[in-house]
Amino acid sequence: MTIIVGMGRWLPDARGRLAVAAMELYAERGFEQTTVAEIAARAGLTERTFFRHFSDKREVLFAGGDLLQEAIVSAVQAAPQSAAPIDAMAAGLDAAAAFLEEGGDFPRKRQAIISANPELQERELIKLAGYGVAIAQALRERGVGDPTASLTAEAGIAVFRVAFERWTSASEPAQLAELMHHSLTELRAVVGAVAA
Amino acid sequence: MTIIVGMGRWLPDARGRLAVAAMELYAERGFEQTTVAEIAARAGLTERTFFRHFSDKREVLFAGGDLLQEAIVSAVQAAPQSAAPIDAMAAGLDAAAAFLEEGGDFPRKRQAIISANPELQERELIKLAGYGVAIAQALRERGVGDPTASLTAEAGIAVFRVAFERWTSASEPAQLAELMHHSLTELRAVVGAVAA
DNA sequence: GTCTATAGTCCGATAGAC
DNA sequence: GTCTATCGGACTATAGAC
Repeated sequence: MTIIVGMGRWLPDARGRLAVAAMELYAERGFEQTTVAEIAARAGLTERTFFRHFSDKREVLFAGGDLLQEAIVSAVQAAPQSAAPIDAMAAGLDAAAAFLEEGGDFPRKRQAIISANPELQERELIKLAGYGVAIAQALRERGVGDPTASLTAEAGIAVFRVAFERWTSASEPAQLAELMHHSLTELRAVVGAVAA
Repeated sequence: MTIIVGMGRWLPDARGRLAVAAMELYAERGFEQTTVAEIAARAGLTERTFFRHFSDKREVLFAGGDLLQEAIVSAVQAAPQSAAPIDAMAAGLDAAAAFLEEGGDFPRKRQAIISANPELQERELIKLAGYGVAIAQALRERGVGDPTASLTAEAGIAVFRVAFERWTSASEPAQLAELMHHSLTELRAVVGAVAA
């Protein structure tokens, strides 16, 4: 579990206990059917404490999401200056794949909960939109102009979405990095890309 | 379109009055700072009636959004069978541009309200994601396989997002259709600008 | 840690239109 | 009588205020 990995895995603090309790309850009975009071009770804490750690009921599932964004943006920034925007973006996608594949079962379990609830999907989408903004900014800092930066970032997010969806819904475990590469290759084919 | 046969007990078009009142109040004082009770009061109705017409406080801004999706999907379906997936998608984008440009000031005013509030942005994003799903389905019905259908749809949405953002934030009125074409051309250049 | 405003749901009542 | 649109009030949970 990503959340626990970031905190040390033997004695979870209040925040970690709340996150674990929430994941369990959301998986057991669904997001809507779980109250904050129940999560707090399972973690041996009060409702008030939950809201001190997480701004709302959904945030507990997304709290570690900044790490993925950081991984992607860092990879984009670290790409050789000679790399074309799409290549820097591809490096970011590789970093995303590596990050998610390190998470074991957690990303898939988390996604199953999110897929089962529209409110959570909304949060997921705005998180991805935020990645797009951050990636576009990183590209601009590399000297890429607009709208190229925005479009590269949006295209990258599209590739990510399609690959990630296939990864989480696959019955047999697939390599996310490979799915990303296939997805990007397929994007080139569909838009009828012309060499610049 | 409601046909009024005679003088009813109530003023006509409760739904329309609620929508107008909501738009005004959201623009005047912001979405968060507006209560459903205030919207209902301005429309001469009660809170309860608001929720009969709109499932939640945000929905009042998005009811009617199905028309845009229909316009896009219809155009994708109507594209000649010989058209490549990306060309069918481009026809859908043209239809979207035509639809939105017919709306006068409304789409821009609506977008200004949405841009000012994260909750509304979430709803906007899930609406766009829904367009993507519907477009991908329309492409599959044309015989396009997966993941090509999904990728074409996602790429189309990316083009739409970038063009629409430029359209709404432009100080001088621009042609949305042109921005869409420019955006798609740019996407081609971006993903093709690499030796694969 | 307590208090409160607001969103959103549920059940029922009521007043017309057909 | 049936259908539809409104209103009334009580209720829960979230989330923020004090």
